[in-house]
Amino acid sequence: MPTPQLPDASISAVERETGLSKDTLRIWERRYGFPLPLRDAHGERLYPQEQVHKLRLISRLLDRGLRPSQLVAAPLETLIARASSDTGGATRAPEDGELLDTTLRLLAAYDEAGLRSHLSVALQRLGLQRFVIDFAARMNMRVGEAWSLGQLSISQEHLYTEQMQHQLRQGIGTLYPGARHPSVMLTTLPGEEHQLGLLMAQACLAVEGIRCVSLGVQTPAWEISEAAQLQGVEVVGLSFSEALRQKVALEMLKDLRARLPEQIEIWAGGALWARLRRRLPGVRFITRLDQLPRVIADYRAQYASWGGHTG
Amino acid sequence: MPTPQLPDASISAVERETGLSKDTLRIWERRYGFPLPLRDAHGERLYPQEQVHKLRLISRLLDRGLRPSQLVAAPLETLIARASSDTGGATRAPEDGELLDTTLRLLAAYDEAGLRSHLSVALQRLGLQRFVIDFAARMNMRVGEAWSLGQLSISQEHLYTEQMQHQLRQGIGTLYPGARHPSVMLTTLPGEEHQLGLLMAQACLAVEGIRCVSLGVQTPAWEISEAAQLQGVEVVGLSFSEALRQKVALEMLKDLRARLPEQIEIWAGGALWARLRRRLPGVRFITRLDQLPRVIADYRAQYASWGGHTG
DNA sequence: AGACCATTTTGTCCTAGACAAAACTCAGAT
DNA sequence: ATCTGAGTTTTGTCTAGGACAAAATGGTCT
Repeated sequence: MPTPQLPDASISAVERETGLSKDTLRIWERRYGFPLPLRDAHGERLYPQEQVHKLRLISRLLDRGLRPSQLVAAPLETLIARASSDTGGATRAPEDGELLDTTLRLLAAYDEAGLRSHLSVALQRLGLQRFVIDFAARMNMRVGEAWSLGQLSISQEHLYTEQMQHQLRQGIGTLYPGARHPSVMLTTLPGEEHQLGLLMAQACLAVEGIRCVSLGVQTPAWEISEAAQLQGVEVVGLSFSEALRQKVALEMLKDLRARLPEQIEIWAGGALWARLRRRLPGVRFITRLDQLPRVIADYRAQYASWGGHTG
Repeated sequence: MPTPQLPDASISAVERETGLSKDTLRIWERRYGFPLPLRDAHGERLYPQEQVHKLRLISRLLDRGLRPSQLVAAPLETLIARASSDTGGATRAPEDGELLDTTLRLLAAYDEAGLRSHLSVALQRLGLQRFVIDFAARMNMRVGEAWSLGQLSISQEHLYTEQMQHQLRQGIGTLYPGARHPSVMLTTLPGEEHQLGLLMAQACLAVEGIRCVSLGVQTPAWEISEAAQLQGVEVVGLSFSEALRQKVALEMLKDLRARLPEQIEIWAGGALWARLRRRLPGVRFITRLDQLPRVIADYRAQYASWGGHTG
């Protein structure tokens, strides 16, 4: 792929793209000698794309639990080796690899029409629930991986997101709206831009007969709290991709927990929680979507045993 | 509202809640003497909720165009006065249909089910084109206005966006995909997060028999250029809300124009261009969606020799 | 194994100075 | 009367290195 001349990035641009704070970027430079950005006429840092790319890779590996001292100073090849070795072991599921591979191939070819038809067929064949849990969830990981390894461009990832979003909304929209318990308000916290996780959750809830109030992405904690209480929902559902730092996310969750009355549950979903160490009291963590039916069943059982409203 | 006793907030918590950067918070303290947080045992800032609240108010007023020097040092009462006094200014003419008012009322009541059904009925009654041009476009303005006047909360605005997005995607999805000229790639530039404008444009193109490749929001210029050329599209369509500064937007457009081959047209749409001074050569500005059919007709007339259809 | 303490590691916070981009002001020109 | 451009103020972000607490690791002793 002929990458054109990309402009060097400012420190805030790098912060945005990698999720590493300015402070962190500066102190890595001081401590490990990487990244070592150029400087503009006024002494401000300018990061070449090459360094940004490596930082992105490091950031991803950090989320898997590796430590900076072993990553930041390491040469690029080592990182790539680590990245692919780690993923290769975990996600080997050859049986339905064909759907995934085809999608990736269409994406690589920018075949928008083919992609749309392919996804639509997959949705019809699998049904909404399996489409989300068996297909979309894995596909997201594949696409994210391919992107971080430079095999897919940003625009191709966008194309995928857009098409998948379309399919999911179609799927959700054609269901007759249910009204079963619990009533759920769905959104993401500030800094979490990914809509796809949200829509996938919404779909899983919909097939359980739950019609949830979705606020889209990036709703501040105090707004969530206020809206949830005004609406009188029973559960606040939040989606987290791996874009957010776990620590930051936990802090925001703690804050939200403090603002919400106890009887409103918080369900925190997303791949971010896969390697969670200490759970947070009063928050239910859902690392994979296929756990959702169980969580719902639990809630209903609890609700039924009370024989009334839990307030 | 019974806000429980929230602990004093750290500087990063305040950054999250108000959207004001740590640097900004510190320099306001230095320059204006507000906020003046407490300090913990180790000298780190601790902001009482009262100050956080005032900062939130200031942040809101800033978005309306007021300047920090007149806000940050001012006492709370002045701010509240300003916040409410500004609201009286722009009242709506009553000719704006009943549809708009009903929507706003449902939104204010957080009536998600009612809203969904209301929008769905409106879509069926008006048809996709009129739904977009006559209804959605005005509704967006009304909602934006109501929000900036403090009549709607962020979460209510999110609810609106989410529902409208759903309806638009439903509308687009049920159309049989056309393949008429020109072929269009649709996206927004970095910093422009609003999907709604994009979807409205997509809908308008769809009813003209154009199936466009949408990349969603925030695609960098170099990526747009690369993707457009690989795809071989004839037009790149970009949507701009008023969230972006016109100057920044123009710069990015100029950059994109330089990267794209001449024969690929750029159509720049959105309310941002209503007050445009100097147009940019090689870029077509579309201030309102109802101009789109005309622009398409022009394009087709110009390239009539190619015939109306492909495939 | 499990519990405890010491030692790295690591990110965030601190102060304070500098400067460019944006916003505003006002005189002069069309 | 409205636009234009130059000067001034305002404003946010960047810079630097120092400091420290929370987290992770390693080692020792039950």
